[in-house]
Amino acid sequence: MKTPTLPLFDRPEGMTTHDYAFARLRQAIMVGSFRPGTSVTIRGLAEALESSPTPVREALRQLTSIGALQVLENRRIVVPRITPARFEELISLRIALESHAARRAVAHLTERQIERISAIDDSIEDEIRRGDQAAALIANQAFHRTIYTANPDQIVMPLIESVWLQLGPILGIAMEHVSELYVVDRHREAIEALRRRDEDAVAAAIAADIREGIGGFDQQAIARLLKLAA
Amino acid sequence: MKTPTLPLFDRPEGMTTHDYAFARLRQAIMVGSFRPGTSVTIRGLAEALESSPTPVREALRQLTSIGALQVLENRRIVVPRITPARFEELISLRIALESHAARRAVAHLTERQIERISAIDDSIEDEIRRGDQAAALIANQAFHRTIYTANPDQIVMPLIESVWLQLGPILGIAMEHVSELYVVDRHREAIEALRRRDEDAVAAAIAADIREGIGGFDQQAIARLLKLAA
DNA sequence: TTTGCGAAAATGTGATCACAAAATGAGATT
DNA sequence: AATCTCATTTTGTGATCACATTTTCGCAAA
Repeated sequence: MKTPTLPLFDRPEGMTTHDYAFARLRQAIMVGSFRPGTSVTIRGLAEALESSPTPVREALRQLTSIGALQVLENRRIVVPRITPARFEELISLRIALESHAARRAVAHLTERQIERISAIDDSIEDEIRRGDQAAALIANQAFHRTIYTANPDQIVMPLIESVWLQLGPILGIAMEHVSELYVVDRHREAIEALRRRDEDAVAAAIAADIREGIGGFDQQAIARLLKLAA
Repeated sequence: MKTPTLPLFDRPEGMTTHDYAFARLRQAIMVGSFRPGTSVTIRGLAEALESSPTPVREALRQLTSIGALQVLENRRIVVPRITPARFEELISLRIALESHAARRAVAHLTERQIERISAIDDSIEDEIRRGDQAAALIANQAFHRTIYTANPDQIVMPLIESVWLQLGPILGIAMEHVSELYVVDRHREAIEALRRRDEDAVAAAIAADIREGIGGFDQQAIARLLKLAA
């Protein structure tokens, strides 16, 4: 199993080699470019990124500590495999974390910010209509992130992104086998609830959005997808 | 500000230098050995750990990616400072995460495991009587961890420990200025609820335990502690 | 005493190398 | 054809070094 190709990623000036490697790998995993079970090697990535083992190893270490990658007993590094039980854990954890994050953001959101969130939701539907699943996925993440980060003291976002990263690989598989992945109806519901400053309704809409989106796959569907990926 | 001394830590045979550095630093931060604002240097720690910069830098990178340390603009690495608002975020996040983790563990706990948890609770009170705050803290963490990890598919524990790590530094300050830190009454309540397999009661007991324990400090108390630490 | 300046020291970064362990693959044996 | 053996290659690990930047500190000027 060889090192997969990495999506393009502009390197901002002044960014360290390590940060660049980390950001690029993270992005690749987040959008499902890596399949579960794929093994990544330090030298392989160093070559792909035109750098040396040192910064790449640091990036891999960071990715493993946030659950995006997994170190085997052999010390080899692989993209974690997902079981139906693990998938269910990830979905329920997403709901717990994001309901909480949404609640604690409600009070901080300005009308202006809510408008921006509504615009992001429109762009999601645009991307879906255009058939660009990856772009729709990125926009969907932006929708959620923009809500949660409205809380200036928020510290939950890194944890949420950790869960997103762990869902990335199966998301990539799903994108290959399912034509429509998102049900965005709940987004408008969430936006309306934000306007009303109704914490309970916001949390409920977010939970439903997750449950009916990627979380909507039942155990059998997941098992089928996982079999396809094997 | 110089590198603080590290608590003792046995190095298991076969453990890599990097893992050792990571484990030791993590433990130190978790039990509050480092004060907020303390800066740590790669070479300083490499010397303290009798190794070289490479594995230490990797350990520091990992610790920053789980929120235990913070990289400044200067690229210097420091123990994050805590504000009252951030403290409140951490406590409410602990409650959200641990209530969720406890709920999802209830169905998996055997009578035998519940007995072991009860024994851990006894040991907490022993350590408190003995006046060993650090040992009581470790035992308290073991109490919580043992419950949550009863769920074999659980993936929430790393996130919970991330929050514990972020609370570590203020915990160290609190231990210096407060004689009694824990109210363990809620532990027995949680154990009883576990025996009854009552998810709601377990979650409520855990939430109350956190709220009345370290979470019991109100904003003014925290502000006072932070002033003392400055 | 305070402020400004410049040399020295400290620090983060990343490439390279040597070493040990693991994986791979070719050829011989059953 | 399947399995075992051993040499080769690949891989992770960690120490070291050079470079650029930042910080520190002593000393002179205001």
